[in-house]
Amino acid sequence: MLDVLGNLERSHTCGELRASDVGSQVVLMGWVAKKRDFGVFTFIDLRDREGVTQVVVSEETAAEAHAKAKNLRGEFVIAVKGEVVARDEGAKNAKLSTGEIEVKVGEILVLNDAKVPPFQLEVAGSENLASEDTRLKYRYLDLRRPQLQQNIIMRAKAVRAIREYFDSRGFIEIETPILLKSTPEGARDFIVPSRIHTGKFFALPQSPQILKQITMIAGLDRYYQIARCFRDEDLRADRQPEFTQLDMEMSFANQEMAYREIQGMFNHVLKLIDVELPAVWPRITYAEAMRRYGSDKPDLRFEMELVDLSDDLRDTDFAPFADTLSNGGEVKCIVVKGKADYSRKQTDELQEFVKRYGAGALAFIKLGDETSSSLMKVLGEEKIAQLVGTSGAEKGDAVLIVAGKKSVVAASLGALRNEVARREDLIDRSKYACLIVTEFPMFEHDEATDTYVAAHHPFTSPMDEDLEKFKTAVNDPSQHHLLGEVRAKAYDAVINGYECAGGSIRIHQQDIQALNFKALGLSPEKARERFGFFLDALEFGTPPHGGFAAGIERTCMILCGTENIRDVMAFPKTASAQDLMMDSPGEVDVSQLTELGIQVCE
RNA sequence: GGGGUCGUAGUUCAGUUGGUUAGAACGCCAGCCUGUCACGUUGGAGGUCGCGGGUUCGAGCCCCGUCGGCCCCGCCA
Repeated sequence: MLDVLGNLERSHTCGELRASDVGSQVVLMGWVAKKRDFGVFTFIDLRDREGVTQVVVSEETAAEAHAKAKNLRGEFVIAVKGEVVARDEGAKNAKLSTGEIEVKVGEILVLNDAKVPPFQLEVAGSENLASEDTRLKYRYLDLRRPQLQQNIIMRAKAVRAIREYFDSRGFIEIETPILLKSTPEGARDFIVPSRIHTGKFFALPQSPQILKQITMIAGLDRYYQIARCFRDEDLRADRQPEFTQLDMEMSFANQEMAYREIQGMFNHVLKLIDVELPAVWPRITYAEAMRRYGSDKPDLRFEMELVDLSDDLRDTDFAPFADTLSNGGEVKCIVVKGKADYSRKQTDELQEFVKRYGAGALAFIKLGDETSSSLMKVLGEEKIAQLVGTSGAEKGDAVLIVAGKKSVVAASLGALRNEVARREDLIDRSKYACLIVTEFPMFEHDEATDTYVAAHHPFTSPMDEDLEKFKTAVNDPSQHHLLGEVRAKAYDAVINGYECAGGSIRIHQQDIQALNFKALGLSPEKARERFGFFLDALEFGTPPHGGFAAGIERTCMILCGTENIRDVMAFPKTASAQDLMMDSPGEVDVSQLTELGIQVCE
């Protein structure tokens, strides 16, 4: 039999009461987290968003409430009226913020009962949680876990801090439409059929890129938005089909101004976890990042830089190295401190790891009591010693070597660097290493089609220094390959190896925009068809402008110290892009499809 | 699209070389207990070994297929 709430209001939350409240009459409401029954009295851990308070019900002083307490089960919703009493010295619980006190209950109202949860919210050992699919199906129960609640609260604080920052800097929050027009470049669009215009479709924004640029053309000067974005691509531990980004754009901007806002925003947000980032972040060019770390988003919480061994190996006739070097490839290594004792099994595992990135093999040199190497037979002791010297490795270290195309060496050793750091626990979790990566390439070469595609997006401005090269490459077909050397006014912000933000200074001149479309192999007709409205807008006095977008989830992952994006979203989807709680996506009525003029074929 | 890994009680897991009645912990149910907070204690219930097929005298275990979770590569202007 349930009780009614009536006019009763709670006086405190379950995380609020302290020793100073002893003697007060209070009303608490929450969920039964735990019950410990001692016959003549019963302890209940009462939980709400703010914490847990122990309440005690005694048969002697509150017979009716005690009888009710007998029938309480986990996750029942109750209200208790009672007095705050101090706990005896030995009975205090240092693990609870409310552990100095307990509430001596006079009356209990059972506001609702609950089925036995399909999994335990709190498990001893805490990492023995139920499997993720079970928890996702019952997301509302999983969200009752204090850890997840803290993450969701932290996310709200982060978004508030972002708004504080941009409001204080004269930016205007502007909402852009969710129903847009599909542009076939880039990620796959989520498509929304139009009933009124049968056979036509909206697309959900992958980002509000063009619209925010148009707010600059409109003279709004400084824009920001907490923007939901949608990309119909496969998921990852840090990627969901819908996600949120802080999107910002400003007029009359150069790179320095953009860096200032990136730094200012993140520095303000990281204060939420008492982390002080430098006022001016370290900077590195894309080329240098790739050379030293094999990644455009290096984790700088640890060293282990890549070392180039190519020059030492130009005189070798060992085919895997000789062929690689004569074909423009390279041989590089990382040095793992103190890991000369890597076993065959471990180096095999690491070799399997780098093969995923296209590496043919992983060679090693182990500087144990004796030097051993997978290359000893083919290169000889002298050459091995030379490589060790170049690598900077010392006795006790392991040298891990990959040869191949530059892109493969970077990808595999860059990933291996992270993997080894993770395995060997080289990462100081209390550190926050931030970085701005500059001078991204303007284009990426697509080997399959021998074409160049925009590395960032087609409105990114080339660097002034590379403008002549850009013009030459576009206008002289024989110089087309120079496109690969053109750098863009594009930049990323990286914290702890996560790409947290990315942006660029945009093209505001029509002639350069036209050149860029030509470089991308987009005819004027095609460009007009896809971006006509935007090209029109560019002709009406576009100010120089630029900006960036920051991933809210990735930022929150750093704030919350988690490596899983689902930990910072209230209602995430699985790796196969389904929502297990509502079982979406789902089928729709035939009548709905008919109305839209849509037929599903096999 | 490809690869790896996992799937056994409500949950987390163990399960030997293919061999009797598939186990443990937590949770759940019933009782006892005056200070617990991972309460203790006594007893109890609870299984389509993801699903389908095959091999075998016999399959949780071997083989094939399939579904699902997680991770990775491709993909993500």
